Amino acid sequence: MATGSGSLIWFRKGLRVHDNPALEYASKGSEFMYPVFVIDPHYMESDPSAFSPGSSRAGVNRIRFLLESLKDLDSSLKKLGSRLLVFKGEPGEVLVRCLQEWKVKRLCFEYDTDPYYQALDVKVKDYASSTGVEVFSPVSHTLFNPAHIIEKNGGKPPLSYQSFLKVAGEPSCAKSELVMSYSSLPPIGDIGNLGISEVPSLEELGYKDDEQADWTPFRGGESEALKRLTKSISDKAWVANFEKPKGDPSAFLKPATTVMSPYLKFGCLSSRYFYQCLQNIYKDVKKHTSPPVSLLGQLLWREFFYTTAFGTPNFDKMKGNRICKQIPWNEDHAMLAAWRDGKTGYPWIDAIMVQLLKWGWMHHLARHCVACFLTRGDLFIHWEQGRDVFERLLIDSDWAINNGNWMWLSCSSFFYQFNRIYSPISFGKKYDPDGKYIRHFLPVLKDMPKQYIYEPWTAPLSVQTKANCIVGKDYPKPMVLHDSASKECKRKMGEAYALNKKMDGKVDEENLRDLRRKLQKDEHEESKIRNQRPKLK
DNA sequence: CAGGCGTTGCTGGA
DNA sequence: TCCAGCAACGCCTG
Repeated sequence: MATGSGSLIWFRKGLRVHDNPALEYASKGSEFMYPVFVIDPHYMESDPSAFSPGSSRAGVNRIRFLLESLKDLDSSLKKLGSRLLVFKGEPGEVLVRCLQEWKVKRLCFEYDTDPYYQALDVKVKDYASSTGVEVFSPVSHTLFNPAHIIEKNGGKPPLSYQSFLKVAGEPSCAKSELVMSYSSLPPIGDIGNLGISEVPSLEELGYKDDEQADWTPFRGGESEALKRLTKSISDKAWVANFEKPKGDPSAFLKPATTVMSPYLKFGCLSSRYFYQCLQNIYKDVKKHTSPPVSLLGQLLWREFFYTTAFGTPNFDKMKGNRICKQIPWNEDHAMLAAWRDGKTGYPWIDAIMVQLLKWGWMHHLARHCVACFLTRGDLFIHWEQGRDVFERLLIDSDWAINNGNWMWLSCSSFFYQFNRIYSPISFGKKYDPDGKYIRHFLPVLKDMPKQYIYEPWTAPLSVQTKANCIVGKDYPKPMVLHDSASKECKRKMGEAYALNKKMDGKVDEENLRDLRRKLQKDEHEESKIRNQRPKLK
């Protein structure tokens, strides 16, 4: 039986002191408070067999971002008379052991809609309740409770942004006061026989020095988040005029967006506090942009995807996903690897992928370009495989948002105009005609004259020689011809859509296999005709 | 069941 | 910088 007067606050996301209802409840009326973070070795420890430095699940950039966030949280807690207790192990088992060892009356942790936590939390909650421990698990990662919106919408999540806005209305934080700070927190209680540690370093998790050099410029933590937020919104005119689609995806020294996403992902920044800051600015200016394109609109897109993801079984898969078009994507590991490693031969695409590898972040529109290229635009490879690469490498990778956007970009759900394809040549050129972005992330092309920088294979050999970059040797030849590849993709998408329509959403594996066979046959016929053409002429 | 609409396409022209 | 023309999808609303 739980007889103690202590509380356990379990940090997972929500790595912050400000606006943290679980922390607030845990600290209230408790003699002792145990702030716990559990390091899951699968997620955190080095795995040398992975294709990029990192664990088996996450790239080293995100792991470092998380460690920095934990250090910052620990230091904030220490200033308030507490500290972070760090454990290593399977989180569910560790939590049960903590509950057994410490006689706490309350277990507090932020509610999480991700499937991983849904499964984990049930186990921990059940154990706690069965031993008489009060469980407090508030919704504070998002502005809305996704379950409430789904209920209001008749049991299914709204599938368009506009209908989402209508159902959602105003979030409760629009009118409520947030607890932003404390004068002190309860001290930690007796630890008993449990082995705790400080927040580990990357070295302590098995990472070598050479896996850490020249990586992301974004530092983790609540302090960093609040600093960044203050700086981002200090220019009220910039906030008021923010229009997402007009941002420059090639800006990297000073990104065109706020780069608050990794802080929102880990909960270093409260979305509700962000919301209130934006509303205060909108009140002060004469006119401002509106959702979906405004800064507030971006926060609401996050809510939109959290809600659709929570209310859609198998949201992260094509099969068994009610809202996902069934499309006969190709399996091609070599092509996937070339895309992943920034070796497609299209500098704009490759530079974006290198920025992802090095920084773990790139502009939203840059993500669109590479996602479109991999799936419906050029390579016709499954969105789930691109999703996996993003999920590993992005410092802001968020289960609901990442899956939602991959379905969006691959025209599998939410967005269906598959004739609109991003050009891997002209899209970047619009913003960055000199190719500064390409030169920075692909130094091999740094001396290529600007008229060839987006299509280096068109440069005369003398120019390539002078630029110290021979295409086919120093930099790859384009893996596909965009004009014919995109045309082919459009045709396949058209056929796949027709099949989905015909089957009224009940496409099975056999239907897909048949269509795949038909598409391959058509492609074969066409290439035969293409090959004959020179002879005819 | 038709018509309007949808955060972010492309090219080419003014 | 903005527009037409291109080709043309499904979802939502009335």
